[in-house]
Order: sequence, then C-alpha cells, then structure tokens
Amino acid sequence: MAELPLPDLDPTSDRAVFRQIADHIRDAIERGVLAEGDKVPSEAQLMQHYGVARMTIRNALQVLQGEGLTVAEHGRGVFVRSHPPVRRLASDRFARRHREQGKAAFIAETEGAGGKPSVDSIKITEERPSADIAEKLGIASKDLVVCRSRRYLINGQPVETATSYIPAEIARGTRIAEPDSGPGGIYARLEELGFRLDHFVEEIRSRMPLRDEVRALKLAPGVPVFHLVRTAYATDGRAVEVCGTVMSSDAYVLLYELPAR
Amino acid sequence: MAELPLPDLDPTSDRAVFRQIADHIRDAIERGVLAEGDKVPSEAQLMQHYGVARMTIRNALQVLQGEGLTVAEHGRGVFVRSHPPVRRLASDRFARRHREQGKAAFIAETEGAGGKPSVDSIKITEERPSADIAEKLGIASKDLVVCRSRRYLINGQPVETATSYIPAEIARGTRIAEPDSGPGGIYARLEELGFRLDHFVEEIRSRMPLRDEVRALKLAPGVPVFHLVRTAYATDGRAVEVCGTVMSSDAYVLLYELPAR
DNA sequence: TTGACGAACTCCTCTAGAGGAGTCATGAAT
DNA sequence: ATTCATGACTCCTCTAGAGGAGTTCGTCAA
Repeated sequence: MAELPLPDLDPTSDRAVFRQIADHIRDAIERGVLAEGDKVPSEAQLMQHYGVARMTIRNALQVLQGEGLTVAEHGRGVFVRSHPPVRRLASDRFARRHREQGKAAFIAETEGAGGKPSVDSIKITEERPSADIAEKLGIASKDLVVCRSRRYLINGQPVETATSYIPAEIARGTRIAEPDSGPGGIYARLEELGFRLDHFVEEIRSRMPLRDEVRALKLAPGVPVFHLVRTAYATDGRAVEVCGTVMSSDAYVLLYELPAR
Repeated sequence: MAELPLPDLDPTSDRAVFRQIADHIRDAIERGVLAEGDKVPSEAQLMQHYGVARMTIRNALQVLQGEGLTVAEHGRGVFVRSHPPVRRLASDRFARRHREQGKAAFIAETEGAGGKPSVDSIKITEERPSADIAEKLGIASKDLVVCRSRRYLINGQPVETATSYIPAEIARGTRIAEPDSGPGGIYARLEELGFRLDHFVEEIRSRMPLRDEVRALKLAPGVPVFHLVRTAYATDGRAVEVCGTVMSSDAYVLLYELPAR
C-alpha cells in the first residue's frame, strides 16, 4: 500500500541510494508512523516507489535489520520489531532474605510477574576450568570444577542461559552436583555446607551473540546480548562459585543500587 | 593469498552458500587462524576459491560485519576487528571517598591507566524533562531541569557520551550550571549545597546504537552500546540528579559488587 | 462444512555484469 | 631526495535478471 508517505530520493545527495531509503524507513519508525509490528512496504512496492532495482531495496532493508529495527518473515513480509516485556533484574535478587522462602531467584521473580517459568536442558559435568574461570575461583586450572548448565524460559520462550562453576572439591557428592539442587538453589546448599556467602561481584559485558546463542535464545537479528559473570565469595574471602549467564538484551534491564558512602 | 585454509562448500547442505562461507571465515577467526587485525582474503580471492559470484561473497562478508567480527576498509580490504583496551568501571567509582581528591571520576581513572583523558562538546541547557526523567527526579514534567551534556575521550578517541539532568531549582545559578563544575564534579557541588548523597540506582540496557551515537562514538558496525542511567538520591530520599550515558560496549566492562546480606 | 489445490504474494538465494572510489606501490619527472 | 602520475588492487554501489520456498487466501470438490 502506498499509504506510507515516503519521501523521494535526493539525487544531489552523495549518500548511497540504499542508505537514503533506509533513512526514510527508519525515520518512519522513529516518528511512530510505522508502529511496532507494522508491516514495512514490500520489496516490490518499494522498488516501484523509488524506481530502483530489487537488490538496492534489499540492501536498505538489510541495514534496518542489522540495526535491530525490523525482522523479515519469509513469505509474510518485513515487520517493525516489537519489543517483549522487559524483565528488570534487581541487584539484590540473590540476597539471603530472598533465598529463605526456598525458591530459586528466577522462579520466584517470574511467578511474581505472572509468567510461567521453566528450566531446560540442565547438564551437569565435571571439567577442567578455563583459565579465566580458574583464576576467578582462585584454583589451579588442573583442578576440576562441577559445571551446571541450564536454560531459563518464560512461557516457553527462552530468555537466558547460565552455567555455574563450583570447585569439584566443594560440590562433588552434594546436591549441587544433582540436576535438582533443592530448595533455595545452590546458594542455599553452599551455605549449608558452611560457606557463608559474603558478597558477589558481577562483571557485565555486552556484545553480539554467537551463533549458538542466537539459536539457544531464539534471538532476532540485530539484538545484542548481555554477558554477565557473577562470582560468589564466602566470608573467608574464598570464591565458591562463578556463574556466567547470557541474556537477550531486549528482554532485560539490569538494576543496581549502590551506596554513596 | 591461498594461505588461509578454507574448506570447500558442502553441496549437500541446505545451508545457503553465503552462510557456509561466513561460517568458514568465522571459524577461522574463532580458532585464531585469523587473528585480530589480520586481513580476510579479498572478494576476488574468495570468488576464485569458492567459484561463486561476487555478490555471494559480499553477502557472506556482510554477515560477519553485522556480527561485529570484521570491518571493511574501502580500498584496503576486510580485517578482523581488533578490540580497544577495555575500561573496567567499578560500581563504587562515584563513592564519596573517591571524590575527595578533587578530581572527576573519569579524569582520575584514565590518568591512572596511563591514558590522556579529555572532555568535549560540553553543552549546558535548561529544558523541560522527558516524562521518564521527570518521573525519576520526582518532579512535574513542566518543571525545568539543567542538562549538562558532554563527551569523554581517551587519547582523542571518543568513548562515552553523558547527559546529566538536575532540577533547575537546585542547579540554577550554581557552578553546576557552569561548563566547569569545579573540583570533584557536580556530586561535590551537590553535597556543598546540602544534598548529602545517600545512594545511586543504575539501570543498564544494551542495544544497537542510533545513528547519532555511531557518529559521536565513532562506532564500528556491529558494536552494541551500553545505555546506563544513574539516579542519585540524597539522604532525604529525594532524587537530585539523573545521568544518562552511552558507551561503546567493546570498550567497557561494568563491575558491580553486591553484599550477600 | 471440510479439505485439497492453486494462484498470488511474500522474502531468500544466486548470477553476471558495470562503473565508482579509496589505497598503495612503483617508477618517472622534478 | 622529493613530488607526482599511473596502474593494480581493494571495497562500494547499483542493475537486471532467474528460480526457490514459505504464507495466505479464495475456489472448488467431496
């Protein structure tokens, strides 16, 4: 439909035609003329409107897709991407007081927000840690660690993958090395084992997802991920767990509260 | 150069040719066969090697560029992207004890790491806040705020843009509304004005940059940004400042330390 | 009413060209 | 020694096609 008022090309501009076209559509999205979920005019319509070759149109659409503004659906059309409801992860989500109810942080949060949480593809292995993990745990890289990998879903939609690394010396033979780590999760188990947790350090990076991550999290093109690595320290200063999680950046906002001390 | 050992296409695969080619090159990068800064074989070489049309090669290279793995330089070639030195931002960087030396956080940190810090395009305006900012500051959206925009650079490379919003009622006529806010920055000024800072709340998002941000931060394609919004609260519970900053995600790692309480 | 079929529409992949423009090394002219 | 032109090489933009495959929807037969 020619309902969408797109400007004409500026032949005097030295900006490439496909960029100009991308600019027009981006403008329409940013100004709200095209709202979330709306269909962008088809390649054929845009060819017609601008009088250029199909490839030129496709290049323009490619730009927008790379910016995460649109998604193409084979056979249906190109649509303005809609953003899922955002989960806000508070910095105190692993505080002891939240653990005492006996629910894992993810389950409690999600149910609180009215979603149906589930956990997926739990895999427990015992491995030699990467140099990075070994250093964070303060162990030699030939010492073994127990790895707990899992994927979190809300209403069946994957939102996060996580892998915890606990020195095998601590975890072996305990419920931490079982698929179901019991009420309160592994932090509760660690405290029962006598490691009173003192503080966490979280390291946050953002980057484009790897191929596996795109698959595991069903990510749309142009969506970066948060890569968060949390290290848990016991009161004796010893690191007892490192947990690496990858989250879709458009499903999450991370919240931290800090003293001004 | 045929030095780079690339596999042949798998004609039985239903994976598109350009994706297979992208996979091969991505593998080479991930396995370290192609290191940072290395030149990817030219379009002509890849055409030759795979026996496909130029556009097919360009599509493959486009994929990698979108993933932030490579950058093309017109007339020179395509190169594996090299990552700038990473700045680690500690969560306590705005704590009072760091402020007492009289240096702004950014300057002190950068000099400590041996870089030459500078600040750029400082603009001070008085405006009506967006609904979001007004809500965070707990003021009506018709109340004015003083906006301090600036851009931070290290060795001339832009790394971060920031805009602070302070209720005009507080900032007007003070040094906060001057380009040079004086020793210790605006947090020091706020405390001198009697607003003893109690805590900060930081909200972190990650997304692809807008066009302006690409320009302002000289971002390579395929690099997401952190969008961090910090709200400063005084001891009386009042929000006295909101600061929004946009940072290149491959120049920063954010660090937070949290009590396990 | 239901279900199978097909036409029309969508985006996806790929080909084979063309001219343009930036970079760099070489070699000639100064 | 320096400057400058040249040509080879690079990626960039755009054209004009072709066949493929997924989606939607109306038609027609059961």
